[in-house]
Amino acid sequence: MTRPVTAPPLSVSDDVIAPALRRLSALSSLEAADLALLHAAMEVSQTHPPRHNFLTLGRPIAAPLLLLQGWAARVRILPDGRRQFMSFYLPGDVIGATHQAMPIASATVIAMTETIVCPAPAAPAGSGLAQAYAVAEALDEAYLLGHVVQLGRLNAQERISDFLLEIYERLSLAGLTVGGSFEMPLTQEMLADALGLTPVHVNRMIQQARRDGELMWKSGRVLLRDPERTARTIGRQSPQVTTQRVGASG
Amino acid sequence: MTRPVTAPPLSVSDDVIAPALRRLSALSSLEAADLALLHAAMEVSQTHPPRHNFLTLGRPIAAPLLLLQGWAARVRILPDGRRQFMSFYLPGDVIGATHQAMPIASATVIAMTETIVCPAPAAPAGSGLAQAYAVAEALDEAYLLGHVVQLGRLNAQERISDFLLEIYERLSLAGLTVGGSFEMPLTQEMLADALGLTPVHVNRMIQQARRDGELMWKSGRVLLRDPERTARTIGRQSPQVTTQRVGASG
DNA sequence: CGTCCTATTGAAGCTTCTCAACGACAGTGG
DNA sequence: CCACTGTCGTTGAGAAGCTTCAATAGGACG
Repeated sequence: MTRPVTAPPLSVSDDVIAPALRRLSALSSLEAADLALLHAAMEVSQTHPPRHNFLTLGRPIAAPLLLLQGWAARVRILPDGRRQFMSFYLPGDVIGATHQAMPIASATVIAMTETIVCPAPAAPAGSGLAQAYAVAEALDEAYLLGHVVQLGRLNAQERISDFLLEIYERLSLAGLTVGGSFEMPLTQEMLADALGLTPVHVNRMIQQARRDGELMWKSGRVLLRDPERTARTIGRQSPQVTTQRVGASG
Repeated sequence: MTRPVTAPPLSVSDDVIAPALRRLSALSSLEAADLALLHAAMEVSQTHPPRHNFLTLGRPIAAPLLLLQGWAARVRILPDGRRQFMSFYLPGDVIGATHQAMPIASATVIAMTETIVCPAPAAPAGSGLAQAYAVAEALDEAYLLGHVVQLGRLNAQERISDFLLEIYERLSLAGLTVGGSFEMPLTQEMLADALGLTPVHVNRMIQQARRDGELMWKSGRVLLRDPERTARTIGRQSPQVTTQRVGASG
């Protein structure tokens, strides 16, 4: 899996940083200066184990982080132990975006897998990177709205399909899909806590989807047989990614 | 209800603008200049009937509006007619906040009641008003996260209590509660579409809450008997309003 | 007084949950 | 090398929560 690192010695290999770079580039065209900022930031990347807390509800917000590898999630635990994942961060996502107005975190952010993060470099006003951050933040909100609809008005089968389609769509932007398949590091229990279901019911619905020939799911890898047909069936509408430049650009 | 308007002739009465002013002041202390901006903006307020579309999913975002009176909501309609309200806007809330990065609306915003809105005046950087907007936007996200938890992990009874507590809390900031009671213009059907339930079940749960002495609800007005006890029972945690000034303030 | 919308109630059914048990698998220590 | 342990996926049976369909009642309005 490791490839000889060329040119300047990086603290992380090219393989690690590539997905995040692809993802950010997909949101807005990055300039040479942006790439330089990103490469510099990635020099000080850090690895965190699963369950590591990046942010804690009610605690001060740390500097924003750029997720390079692995998954993280916003989570809320109720006093009686019920758990709800509110959104997931995938490679290329920014954790703890610059909500300067709200100095305390509105949610706990936890690593779902082993993760590699680096500081999210401050973007010069009007730069492609600033635009990428802004679009990323807007997309974040759009997916959150989608999650509300999913929980409120989709049944178990539809929620699973919708979730997998969303992940597929987002991982595609980072180039992390291979022939329509992608890595799914979540256990069925985590999935249940994201979809507002029980692990048992998630399991049954997955198996039904398997029997229906809708998907394959084995050892942490998912293959959607016909994403477009599935999306049409459940009436899924993806957030529109807009790369149109707006505001005071250089 | 109408009181003689004093001093400069306004297009709306003081009664109309007071709640929004109270609400914004509660988020950040407004300066004289901010108040002048707001008063000027309110000169051109407009009244819209129920069902009026302020924003339409996928259409360009119009100038941000300040909601003075009435309720609005972000809504998504599925192809088969299922409907989900994702969040509500109450007096003092900003509709279509300045997501410059995403020039197209990520949701449709519709008037739930007759509403009065005015343009949201642009806030000078570092002003109290800018801070109020920013906090409002952060709160908006916090409530949205709360909605996800509500839909994912609360049962019908808890969802209704949680929803009413949230509305009570938010209306309090605008001074729109009287002795623990407040106006609830939503029909049970609308409530069902916000809580991911059917109108019939919402009705049953409300009546159970009535029998349990938890609330009174008659002719569009709700009285919560013991909000704090209810909040404790369902483990509700309110977003923290932070008025702490951050960033480049004048 | 008729119409429409909203609230209310009953009965039956379906989706999802709960409880419980078992199998597959990886890691660990003897 | 093999029990031991823990996690995760799988399955069954019964119960609970919520929905669906249908019908009635109450109010607002023309």
